[in-house]
Amino acid sequence: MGNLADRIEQYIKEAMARAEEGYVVLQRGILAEAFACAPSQINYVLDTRFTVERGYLVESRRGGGGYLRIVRLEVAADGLLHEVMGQLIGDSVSQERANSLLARLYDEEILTAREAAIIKSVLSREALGGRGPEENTLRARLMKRIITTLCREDLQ
Amino acid sequence: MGNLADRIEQYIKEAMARAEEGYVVLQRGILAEAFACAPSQINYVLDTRFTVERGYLVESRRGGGGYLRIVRLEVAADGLLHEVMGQLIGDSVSQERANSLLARLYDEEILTAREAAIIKSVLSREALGGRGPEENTLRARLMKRIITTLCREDLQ
DNA sequence: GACCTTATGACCTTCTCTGACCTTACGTAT
DNA sequence: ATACGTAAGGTCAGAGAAGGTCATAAGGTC
Repeated sequence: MGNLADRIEQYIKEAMARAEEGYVVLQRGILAEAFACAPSQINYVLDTRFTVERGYLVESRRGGGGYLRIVRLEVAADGLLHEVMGQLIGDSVSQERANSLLARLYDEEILTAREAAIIKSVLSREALGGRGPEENTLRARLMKRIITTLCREDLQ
Repeated sequence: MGNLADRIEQYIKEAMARAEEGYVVLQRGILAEAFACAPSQINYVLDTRFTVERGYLVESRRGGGGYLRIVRLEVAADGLLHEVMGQLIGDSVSQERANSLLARLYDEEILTAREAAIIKSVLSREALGGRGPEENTLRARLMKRIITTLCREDLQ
């Protein structure tokens, strides 16, 4: 956690946690100045950490009075877990994408740390690997089945 | 035992012993510099001494702020886990066999109902199926990884 | 000498960070 | 209205900072 991107991510997440409404509004220039970095570094953090897979939406406006608005997408609240995840997973999913999705489910407390670790281990490249493009297809299939299982009435 | 690999191994194990959480975080470059050796020598040590068979798991990240994280597995975790692991040595496990192993783990309260359900869903024929004999091999591989994950000390 | 373990260096992949340049929005003077 | 200046944010290529891999050399052991 020594690097800049991680610290900026941390900062935004803390602001997010304090926010009442499920979103925060920031200014890129100000943030960049606070962390003494190039403004584009903020974009880098947003692009890599606050993605849709991880459960965030970023809106922005340029010009005078411009801003960044980072919105938290909660899938737990409304019972859309199955639909939303199904969409995000699709027919093929890379290990990186899968990990982002898992991180989100853990953040939203849909998964425990142990559950997330178990799932991560079976969806890893080493576990599924060897079959080239088929690997991503298999991963998607497995992940969808897991989500379906999580939605089962008797496990809530 | 005066050789480099042994000394590096020793050093990491000492750091490990001091660690509270069951893992240590190191940087390959720094370690290599400390021992005045090629960075790849660190990989050699990790590959030969900190393997799963010897009770360790290694995770890493590249790029700026990269690191190595060495996680200790609970060696004496549970007799049952070892027994189950032993049953998997065969390299091939049928769905029925997997289910009965899972049932035992659940009965012994090593797995929660949710965890068991998740695992069962990914090890099912429908999830893995289509590849005939390969299916049982893949199932065994996945299951070994799951058991290993359950032994992670940082998840206890 | 045959064989296994250890060690290195060249080359690769991934992740981070910056700077130059681009686009959009607003305000104000004409 | 139009034009222009200023104040944002956006994009992208490229440098830099890690760790990974693999062939091969060097050392030990029998």
